Amino acid sequence: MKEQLRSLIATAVDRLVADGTLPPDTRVEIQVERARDKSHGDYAVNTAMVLAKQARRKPRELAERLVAAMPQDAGVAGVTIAGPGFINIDITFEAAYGAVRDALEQGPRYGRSNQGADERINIEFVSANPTGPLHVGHGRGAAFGGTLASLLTTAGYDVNREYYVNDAGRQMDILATSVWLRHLELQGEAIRFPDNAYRGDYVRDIAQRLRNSAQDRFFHPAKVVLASLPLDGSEGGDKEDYIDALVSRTKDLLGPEAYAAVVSLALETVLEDIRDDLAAFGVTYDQWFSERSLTESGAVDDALQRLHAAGHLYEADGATWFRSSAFGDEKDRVVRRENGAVTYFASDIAYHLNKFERGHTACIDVWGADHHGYVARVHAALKAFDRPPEQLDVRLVQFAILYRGSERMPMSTRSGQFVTLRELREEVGADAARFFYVLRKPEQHLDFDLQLAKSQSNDNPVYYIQYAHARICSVLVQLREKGLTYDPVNGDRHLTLLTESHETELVSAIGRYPELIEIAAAAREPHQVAHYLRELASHVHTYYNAHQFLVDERNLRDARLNLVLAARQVIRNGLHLLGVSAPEAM
RNA sequence: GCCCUUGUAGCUCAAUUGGAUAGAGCAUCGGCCUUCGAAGCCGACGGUUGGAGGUUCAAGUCCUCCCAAGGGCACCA
Repeated sequence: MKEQLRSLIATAVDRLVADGTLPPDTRVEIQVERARDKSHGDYAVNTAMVLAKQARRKPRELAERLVAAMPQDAGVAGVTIAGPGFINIDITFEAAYGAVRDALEQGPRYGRSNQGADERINIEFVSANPTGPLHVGHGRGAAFGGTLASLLTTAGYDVNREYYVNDAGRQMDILATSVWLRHLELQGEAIRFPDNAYRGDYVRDIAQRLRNSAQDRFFHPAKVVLASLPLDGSEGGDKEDYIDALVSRTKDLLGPEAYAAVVSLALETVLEDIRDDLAAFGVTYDQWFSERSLTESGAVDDALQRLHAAGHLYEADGATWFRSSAFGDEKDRVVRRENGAVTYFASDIAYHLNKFERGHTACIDVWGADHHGYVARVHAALKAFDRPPEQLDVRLVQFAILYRGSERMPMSTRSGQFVTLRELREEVGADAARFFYVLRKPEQHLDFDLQLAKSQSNDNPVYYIQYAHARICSVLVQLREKGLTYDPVNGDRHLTLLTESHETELVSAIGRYPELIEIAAAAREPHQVAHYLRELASHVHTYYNAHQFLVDERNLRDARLNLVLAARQVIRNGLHLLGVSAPEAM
């Protein structure tokens, strides 16, 4: 309908250009919007105001001429000019009821479009270091990324969901060392646990698995392990130096093969946990991309080689630097350290290059807000490869700050005190958690009060929407119990009986869904879907309270049932998109 | 010090991406269950959109400055 109206206005503009009212070089993007206020009709067009200046005419006068030049259309019931020069268009009942028909006919496909048909989008999200369970901050990234991916898919984009596994580097070493120390403890060795090691219970669990599989093969006495190490942080030394020394000791004592076995056991265990956790949260991936694979395949060296060939690298202080400041970054960045090892950033350059070389036309990265300083340098790298940086859209998600009542909860993976996503799911349920997360724009700071979420879970908006769905299901049960008939075909023939204001508003809300999907997908804003659903549910509840659906008059009953079943279908589709269930009874 | 994000009703957040009279939920107050589920509905109260300028037909939205909060400024990942 929107497109139809757009073309009507476009024709009117063309005609005014032809008769000289508008200058021959008139260029305008015609915006057709849903009117906010129903007193402004169904759709509003601002073209007259936009063109007023170049036409050198008053907006309202221009609006009148545009309206006069508009072709007749069967779907248009009336056109008025209002305010500073808005053209407000009412569509006919017949045109509006088309939405009900579409929703019922298309079912789960209602709302889909081919808006993104030409795009292949890679969306990378969560990508938490596999050094422990996901916490509630990751949960927000998971809910946002997962929902955005669904939203884009619904709008017809070809989407690849990806998790970047940081399986190389120091954090993995610290995890492996932590596991090994716990493993020695299980064998009766008394070891003061390092300040900077991972202390969560899951480390003990992995150690137990290691003990089960390796028996005593990885044993070394504590005094050998701890011999002549520097002082730890709490002993007056430096905790970073201490843990690094301990990592080296672990590698030396175990040897490369055994060490690799510990690393991979730790990695696999944690990744499996993350995968299960996300799956239970309704978030799945198409691809788990290993950082280590980039170094092993030579992709990192290759990327650096290409930067070198293009003259973007230089040597200084024994390290290799990328001249990122030439591409908008605030300073240059090291890509190869003095000790010869490549940096995380170097891997990331290769990784993003790889994403585009796999044929993606756009990439979305969902990062925690604490990584924002990193955006400029990745964009710089893309520019260095002559990639338009806008092709990489970095979405920063603010951390959720957890409260229990008024008490702020500390969050640190290292200390093991964090609240995990799993715990959150168990407390408030996956449905409520996902909805709660995605209801807010990601760049908003989020105060998440667990006590509130738990104690008031009945007031959570997700129940409001699910209830609307369940209520409609319940009407069908009543229909059978009362022995009444329902004929959808007859209902379709009598949709014009639906003239109550509650009904026309619900019809209009249903018709807005496909438009909403396109708008939300283009803006990459999943929260719009959540807000829309709450509004739709509100229309359903209001209608339910104002009118009886199961009336004696057959034609009206059939028509009303068609309407509410169409609404139910939209609620289902929307909730499914959000990863939230649509129960038939609550 | 520099950079990023944010600042909207008592609280938590929206606002069709520059549109018309800034809207919801919670909280408070008052109504609606003998009728398809009251996890609901109807109504009331609540605002100088952090502050000051500017841009234009139109600013919560864009620009400049100031204030405040959170975060970031590694040869860590």
